[in-house]
Amino acid sequence: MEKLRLRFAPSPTGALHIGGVRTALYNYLLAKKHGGAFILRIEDTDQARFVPGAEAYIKEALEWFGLVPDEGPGYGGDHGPYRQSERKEQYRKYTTQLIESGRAYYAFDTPEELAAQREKEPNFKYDGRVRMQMKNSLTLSGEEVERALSEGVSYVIRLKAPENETVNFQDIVRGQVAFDSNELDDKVLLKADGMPTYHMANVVDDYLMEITHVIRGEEWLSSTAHHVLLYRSLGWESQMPAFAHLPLILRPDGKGKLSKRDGARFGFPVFPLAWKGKTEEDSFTGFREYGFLPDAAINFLALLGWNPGTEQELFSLDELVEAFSVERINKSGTRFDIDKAKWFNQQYIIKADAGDLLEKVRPIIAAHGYEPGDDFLLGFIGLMQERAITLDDFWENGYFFFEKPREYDTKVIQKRWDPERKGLFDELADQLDTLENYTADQIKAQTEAFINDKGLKFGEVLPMLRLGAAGTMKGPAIFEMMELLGKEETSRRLRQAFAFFDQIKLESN
RNA sequence: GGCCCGUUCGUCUAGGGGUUAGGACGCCAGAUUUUCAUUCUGGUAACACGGGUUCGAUUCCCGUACGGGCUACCA
Repeated sequence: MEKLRLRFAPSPTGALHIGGVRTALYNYLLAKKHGGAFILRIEDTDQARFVPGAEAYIKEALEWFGLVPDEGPGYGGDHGPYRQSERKEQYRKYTTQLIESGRAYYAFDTPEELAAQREKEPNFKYDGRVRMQMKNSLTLSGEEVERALSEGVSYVIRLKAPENETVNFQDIVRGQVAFDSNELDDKVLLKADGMPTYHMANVVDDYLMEITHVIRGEEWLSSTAHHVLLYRSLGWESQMPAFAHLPLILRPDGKGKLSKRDGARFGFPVFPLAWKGKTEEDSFTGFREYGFLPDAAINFLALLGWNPGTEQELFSLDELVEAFSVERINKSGTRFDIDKAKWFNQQYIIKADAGDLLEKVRPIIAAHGYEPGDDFLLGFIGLMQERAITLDDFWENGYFFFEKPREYDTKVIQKRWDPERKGLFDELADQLDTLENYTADQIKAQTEAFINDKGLKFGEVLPMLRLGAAGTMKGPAIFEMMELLGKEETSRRLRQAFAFFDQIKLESN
């Protein structure tokens, strides 16, 4: 089998949507599974929608996920250039070829005229039924066409869709798909500004770049018939790539495909990284900023529309490469389930080595003004990683490791604090202060001895220590927590807390 | 409207002419942890509908319904 070549071909019109990431992922997986090439191609043929910075964003996002292209702008490769805006001569060359072979024609209808036409006739389609009523090189005399061209009259080049043919192709995901060529419109191939449309550019580039498989979203299924026609008309049918159209990622409520606005609407990210647009409306947070690990996000995305046929759920990128097969991609649309994504992230945080999490957690803590040493941070991560779903949870659920509790769970105080026993608790604090080695084991032994000595119960003492040190009943093992906090800090917190508990209790009486 | 695609628990899905229709997330309950989380155990819950074909259809075929996509000089 010849070497596989797959491309991910986003348009630099803004942040890369999460559905695009999944498309990139599947392309990457199939390429890597067979030792092929994963190519990034920038489809910047729409000058009006071009957004500076979008290409850089796309690359950064792919790299964050570990989906590094083998070829592409800035990545090298001998099939470049990889930006369509830099390949204009190629498209012109082949559209001219199509004109010469009678498969395409010049059209001089202005956008205004077409808009007016659609106004009159909402279902207007520029196709075989109407093309002879329009202003184009099929209806104008050769002389008129020549003159228009030489005078610089604005024109587009359109594909001349054939009559009474069935255009069918094999889709790896959907099997055979067929279209009646009479239903196909005369798509614009080359725009008035000299840029190709997606249809033309994608076919020419896939051919020239020797792409073997096109994996893209289902929104392209309908226009694939045009692409097949183009391959045929250009004489490239034997080199036509295999197609696989992916099911769309749908909104959580199932109403339509997931769009960029849905992130704000449903309260979760739909982009890999944060994007700063021109307006607040056009700015978004990303999976990274939301506290997701890239491997977890990839794992989640991989299973959105594909499954390995086994019951394995957790896959590293390498394992995905190994297990992937296009044949097991699903047909039906898939809703975006943030709860499942969070579960994956939690699993990845739990199974990570504390050391691997160090550099991911450090900036989150630093953002709140704390710069603990590695030992402390490592200890903290070890204690908290089973209690974090996102990276942000390390701070949200464990801030009290860095500063004293901001508040105390007063319900628990009301229920369990007995002012009569304040002296006892102070005495325990005194005893703990005498410990030489302030380790979890020692603290525990000392506390147990104290409890036995005073005839108390664990349930009467431990919750108060926890509350005093952390302010909340939620958290890691109390003695380990105290060890990490250290003798001095713990002691200070406990004494202040016990006094405060008394105060709360008194005020309420 | 037209064309194309789809439809198994709430969600992601496995399966496939004869199964107690399996797993995962979520949810609920219990165990463990004198907290929380983790972990473990159990529970809840599905083949859109109508016709065929067949001894037998959730599975195959045809309709219908519903959902989605496309229908630009956007990708």
